[in-house]
Amino acid sequence: MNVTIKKIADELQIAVSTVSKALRDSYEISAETKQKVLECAKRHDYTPNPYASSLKRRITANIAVVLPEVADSFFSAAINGIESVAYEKKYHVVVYLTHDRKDREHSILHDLRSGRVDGVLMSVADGPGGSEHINDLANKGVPLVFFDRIIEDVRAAKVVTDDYDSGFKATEHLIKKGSTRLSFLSISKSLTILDLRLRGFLKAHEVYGLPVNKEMIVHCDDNDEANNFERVKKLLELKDRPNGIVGSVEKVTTLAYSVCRDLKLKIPEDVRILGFAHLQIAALLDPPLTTVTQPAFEMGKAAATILFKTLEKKIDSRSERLVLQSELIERASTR
Amino acid sequence: MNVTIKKIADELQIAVSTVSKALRDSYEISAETKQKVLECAKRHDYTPNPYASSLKRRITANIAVVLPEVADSFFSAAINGIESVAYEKKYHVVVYLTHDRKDREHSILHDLRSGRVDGVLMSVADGPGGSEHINDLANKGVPLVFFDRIIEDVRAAKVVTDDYDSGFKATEHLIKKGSTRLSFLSISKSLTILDLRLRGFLKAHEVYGLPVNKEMIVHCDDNDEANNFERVKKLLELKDRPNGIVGSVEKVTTLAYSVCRDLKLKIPEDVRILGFAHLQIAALLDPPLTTVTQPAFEMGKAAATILFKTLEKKIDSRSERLVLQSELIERASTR
DNA sequence: CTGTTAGCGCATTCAC
DNA sequence: GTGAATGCGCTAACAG
Repeated sequence: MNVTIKKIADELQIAVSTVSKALRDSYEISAETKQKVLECAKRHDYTPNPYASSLKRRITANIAVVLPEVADSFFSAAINGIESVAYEKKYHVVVYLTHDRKDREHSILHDLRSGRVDGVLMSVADGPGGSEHINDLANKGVPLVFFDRIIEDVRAAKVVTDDYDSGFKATEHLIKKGSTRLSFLSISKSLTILDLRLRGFLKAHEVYGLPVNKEMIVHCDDNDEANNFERVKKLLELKDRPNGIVGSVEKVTTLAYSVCRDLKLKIPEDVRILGFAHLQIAALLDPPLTTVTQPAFEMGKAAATILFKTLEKKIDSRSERLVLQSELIERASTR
Repeated sequence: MNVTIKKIADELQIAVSTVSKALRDSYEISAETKQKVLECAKRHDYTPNPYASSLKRRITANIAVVLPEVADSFFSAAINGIESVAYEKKYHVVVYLTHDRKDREHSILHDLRSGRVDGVLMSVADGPGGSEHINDLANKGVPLVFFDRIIEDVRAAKVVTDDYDSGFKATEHLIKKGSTRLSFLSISKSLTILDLRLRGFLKAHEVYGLPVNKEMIVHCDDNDEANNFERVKKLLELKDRPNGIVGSVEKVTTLAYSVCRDLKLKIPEDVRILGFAHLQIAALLDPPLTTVTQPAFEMGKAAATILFKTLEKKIDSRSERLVLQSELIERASTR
């Protein structure tokens, strides 16, 4: 049995409310009483039950982070950013993984309606289906902030990067480097961020007067990685295979790299790859990979900050939208 | 205001206890009453308050995972494993990051004494200092399971890999490949797993009659990565620089790779690298890296499973110890 | 300054 | 089969 506020009150022959106030350092308690209470609490290693207080104060000090996965370095860094501000605020971070499955996302959000957490940060799962489960959450009054993988139609705060622009810039960069047949590797037809990046890719073609070959837009959305590998392999075995590849997310960027290895294609002589990826990964590759790097840590931090602003000041942030800049980083070859 | 059990009782003109029982599908409630209650609950989108029930039942359905960081792919995979079993058990995973700082670890564990979670999974932070904070947790009756980075002296369940053996095998492999001057890159003098891997490294020297040069054992334990980089660089600039490197964790393995790039050292001609790392990383490198790969996902899963066994059956698992095998994986060169 | 009282939402006796 | 009462641990009026 754990020691409670009541135990302390009994031992000290005072009222529980006095103990409660003393522990919260209320101004209406005398210094000496506080001393006694504090001493007794320390002696018994008293630890307040957070959920009892939560019941009363209607604050759980928990926030949820709902993610597709955590293998990717983007989401790892985002968790770091989120955790860093949560730690400051003395909040706790409950992590949920959807594995990019809508059914899981549904059941997770369904559960979150209960008041288990004070707010939710999320990056949506890929897949078809509406957003009723998200609206259900909102209807329960649970504040929500999207980051990276957002749903445009849902009225909630959003933290994103300049996906259209970076898709454009990445493509432009390859074109300027001399690539003439460009491929776009995606993982989804339905995710907004990927659609935007693809549009940037297409826009660059338009601006630079390059034709678009639809065969070159490949969706690696198979759960079986081997299939995705084959899909990219087939692309690179075409007679008029691309000499430039835009990897729209880290997974496919590295996938392209692996396939090139497998086919013994020279990078960048045969194929030039430019992709969304974390710098640490890029630094290991040889030849070095030009990357579009998202400020993942900052995005997590920003999203969490907006959430806490909502929580604390009860401000309605549902129409807020923060756009952070991705960076296109080219590394010098060391060969 | 959320709809509670009481609201339903009022609306249906029945007692709250009846509603409570009906919702839990108690045998002592008639089928028709259950129907009515369930219908009404659904209609109002009733969601039970988990913390109210927690107060009564003394179960929070939360477990904590305390980690040094989440950048590394080892811990990402471990979280995946943990989450997968937690999801099955309808438990929630609260993630805490120590950033390898003992003071943070202390404050986190201190907080966890409160009963916020039903159990704790942890991989300890590096650094000097005792383990009173861990014992304090145990004294509060919070079950704890260590994984990977354990503390031998603490009486708690432990899930580890065969660190001594894999340290030996890694070194042996390099020796057999022809490396004669071996370096061991570590990140800590105090972590058990690293000490074991180092001992395996030393043992291999003994077995194969190779001298050990203490200068070759480098600790990259600086918070500033640039300093660690310099440290390894200095090592590789020695006149009798190593021609074989054992990277004891992913971070230093990739670091060694980067430094070799920087110094334009040929791998494996000039220096052969073999390190603990995730396969995905290894697959990207060229020339391919021979790795010791820990079953991170399985470790997380195993640790969580042990924790739940303790939680459910109230079995004392404090002397349990599970040793999983790491794999030494060599990739064929594609050059 | 301190104590009494009344919940927070739910689950569990124990009557009826 | 149902309901009234009690309490989980804590906080917040409101008295005194």
